[in-house]
Amino acid sequence: MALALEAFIPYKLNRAAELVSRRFAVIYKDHAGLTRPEWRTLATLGQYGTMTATAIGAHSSMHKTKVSRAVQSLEQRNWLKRTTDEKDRRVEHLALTREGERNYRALAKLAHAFESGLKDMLGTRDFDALQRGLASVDKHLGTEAFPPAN
Amino acid sequence: MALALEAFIPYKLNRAAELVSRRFAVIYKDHAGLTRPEWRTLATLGQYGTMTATAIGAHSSMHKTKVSRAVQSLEQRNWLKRTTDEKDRRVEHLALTREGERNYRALAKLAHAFESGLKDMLGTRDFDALQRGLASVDKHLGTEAFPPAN
DNA sequence: TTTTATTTGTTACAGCTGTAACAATTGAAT
DNA sequence: ATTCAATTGTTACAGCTGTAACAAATAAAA
Repeated sequence: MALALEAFIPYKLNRAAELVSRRFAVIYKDHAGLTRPEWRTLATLGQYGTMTATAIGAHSSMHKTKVSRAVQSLEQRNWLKRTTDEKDRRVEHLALTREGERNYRALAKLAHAFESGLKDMLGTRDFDALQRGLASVDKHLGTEAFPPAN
Repeated sequence: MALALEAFIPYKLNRAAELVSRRFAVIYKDHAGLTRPEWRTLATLGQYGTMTATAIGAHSSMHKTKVSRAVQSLEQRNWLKRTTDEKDRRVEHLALTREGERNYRALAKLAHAFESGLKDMLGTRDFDALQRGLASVDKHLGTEAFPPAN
């Protein structure tokens, strides 16, 4: 029994994700010179304020080495500053600088515009269907740790 | 205005794709020792019979270097054989060997089982919603060449 | 015919990624 | 108190990826 790759869910899901990512990457990559891990780190800190690297990884579904490298890069841009915890000196508290926050707000605005444009393209019905489907995948497959336990 | 990353479509789409891919990768990676490009190449040839490398890339949304390397690897396993076209000697016709076909059928069966299991997990309504949403993304964003023109 | 452009596929190179090992620190166990 | 385990974050290494340059063949243009 043959398999139709173009109708196979893992393939379609990856393709859709790549199509959307490629469009959105124009905003943070071409426009602001960020990688995807850097963008996610910026977005997480912009949303939550001060956090640790481990917490960023947990919230943004990124491997700790990705977070580590993204933090380094954002620090060099002076978009982020580290503060070692007084009581537990393994921990570093990370927060955006004023410049980091300014850039975050600009990118967040573009992100909202992007999502709004996507919703217009797909139409409300299809967009809602997509939301529902993705939420279901996350609910049923996303319970364990992400990324897979070390 | 803050942005909720965990509610942002490009993020959710990528996360869902990774969750599903990671599960399915167990089948072709851990079970058969294939990379994703190799699996896609095998699946495309299994579905269509003889094809050229360019056609495989177009149908499976893969960059030509990925296809080139996957073909090399499958050839070394003796899962695939090349035949240079007589009339246009730039072109190579690729086809699975008997061993390649045997492995394709085994993996296609597991793939069907995987999709069926996924449908059971999500439930028909959510599964259909996902299908609808993904089809819409492909319809509205997937018209241009993939990957982006050389 | 000769020159130029296009197509098909491969490869060198540089960049990104996760695994595994690691240093440093803290917590638990004995 | 000492030993062992767990946590936090970094880094060396090997593998995968796309870009760009390339060789070979064919098609188009002159």
